[in-house]
Amino acid sequence: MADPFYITTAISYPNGRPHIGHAYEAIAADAIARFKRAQGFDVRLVTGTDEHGLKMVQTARNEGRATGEFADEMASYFRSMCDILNISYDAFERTTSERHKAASVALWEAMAAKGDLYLDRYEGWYSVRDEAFYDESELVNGEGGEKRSPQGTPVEWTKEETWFFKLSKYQDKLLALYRDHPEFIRPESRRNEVVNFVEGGLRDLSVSRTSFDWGVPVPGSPDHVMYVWVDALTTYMTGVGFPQREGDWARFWPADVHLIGKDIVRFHTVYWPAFLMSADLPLPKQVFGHGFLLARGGEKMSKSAGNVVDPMTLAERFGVDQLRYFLLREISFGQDGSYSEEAIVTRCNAELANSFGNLAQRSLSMVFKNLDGIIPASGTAEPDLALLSTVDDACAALTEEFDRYAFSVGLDAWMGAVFACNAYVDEMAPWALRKTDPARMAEVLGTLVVAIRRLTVAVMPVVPASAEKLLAAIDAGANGRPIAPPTPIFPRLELDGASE
RNA sequence: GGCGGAGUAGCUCAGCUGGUUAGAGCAGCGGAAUCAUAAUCCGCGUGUCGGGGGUUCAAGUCCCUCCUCCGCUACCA
Repeated sequence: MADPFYITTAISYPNGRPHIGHAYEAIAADAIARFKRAQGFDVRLVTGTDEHGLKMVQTARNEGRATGEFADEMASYFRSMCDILNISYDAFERTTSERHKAASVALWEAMAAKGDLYLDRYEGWYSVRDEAFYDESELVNGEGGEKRSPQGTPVEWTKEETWFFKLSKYQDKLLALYRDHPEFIRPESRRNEVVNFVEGGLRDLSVSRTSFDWGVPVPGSPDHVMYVWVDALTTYMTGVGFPQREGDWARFWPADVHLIGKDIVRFHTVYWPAFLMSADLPLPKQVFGHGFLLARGGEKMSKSAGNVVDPMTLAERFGVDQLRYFLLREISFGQDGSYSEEAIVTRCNAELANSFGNLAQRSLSMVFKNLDGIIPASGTAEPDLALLSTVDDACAALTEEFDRYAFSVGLDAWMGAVFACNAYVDEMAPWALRKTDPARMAEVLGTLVVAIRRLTVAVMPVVPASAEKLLAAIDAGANGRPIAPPTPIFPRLELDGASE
């Protein structure tokens, strides 16, 4: 039986429609999932929406909607985004589902059984307007010298009954985890931040709320709902069947990697492992915090700046595979990256259309026109073997780099082989051989088709639909059957000047 | 303030544990070819490797210091 591989995206908070960052993460996770499947792993990819918490209540209220109805609609956009982007998820979990609530309760009860939950009062500066507590250090002085929240709203010293989790108890165990499993947090720079944070001392965590009821009810405390992160993180287990301990959960848990944005690293590398330690459950093997996508010029994308990009629009305009390729190729995974329409057009035209797509097109066209569409055997001359060797090396490099999630580096190696193929075509000049040495021409074309096929298989995780189409076109020529007239696989993109 | 990143060709960036004349892609210039999506191939870069100092036979690559930008420094998610 194949080895299991379990990967998750972060569970998106759907108080707005999905933005390019959500798309980026889903695409990266999907590329990993497809890559691992190609390697023979039995893969589970889980994504979903984290629909509880105050923000959802507030946002729905602002729109005059019932929270549940609003959540249903927003969640549907996220699922639809995954479908459009060709994300091969095995489960789309919503935290509002009944079975997820059961999973959250099971985790809670396990932590309670361990004696790690206790009822106390949370005291702090509370802003009614913001419905949030603030730390003393965050407060600013108002005009009359009175204390105000960072947003300038009034605050008052408030006490709320809340359940606490004994996070402080796990400080040493967490530090031991980071020390003994340095690969638990990636990239390395994130790890340093977390270690630094934990070494600074951990306070117990307030894990229930009584100020609203949109959440998973705390067992035995009907006035309390769980702090959203408790139930949000639980989704990773719900996605493989928890609280059922047999079947998928036994097979796939612990997760091999949680792919998340760098902004929520702490929740995944401090709270989450602590919860699991408390519940005596296995810890995920790795948390990878990727970077953010910035607008051109390195600015953050935000609604107020008016530079928010709708991933659906991009996919529609440039193509799903083009968007996927651009994001994985252009950005060094783990670091922040910038996006612009010029960049996607330039990158996709240069590499997908001109270099790779055109390579396939020119090669298959010659097969179709000069050999009645019959794909010949590849050559065994020195340059032929050298080319295939270059291709194999590049594919091996891609595999190695993808294994460490260095997509841009892997694709760079892959492009190197594409360049080599085009150089080979020009050097061999099969169009000249057609007249002087048709047998040699056939060898050259046969070699090219083999090379192209291998390159296509290698990029499949990144551009699945296009690669599959190209592969089908080539494999139609199996068993001596003729291939159909080839059609360009990656059309050239136009930059629509009017819309910029 | 503390901790951690980053500052390399016009642009985007590679350069791992120090070692031949500092690299790639894009853009630009010149040439070749014409099978192909006017796509391809070949050739062309005297870059203060942020500034300064130091260690070393040898530093973009280690140490010190300074400058600039960024992230983290707990309970909105």
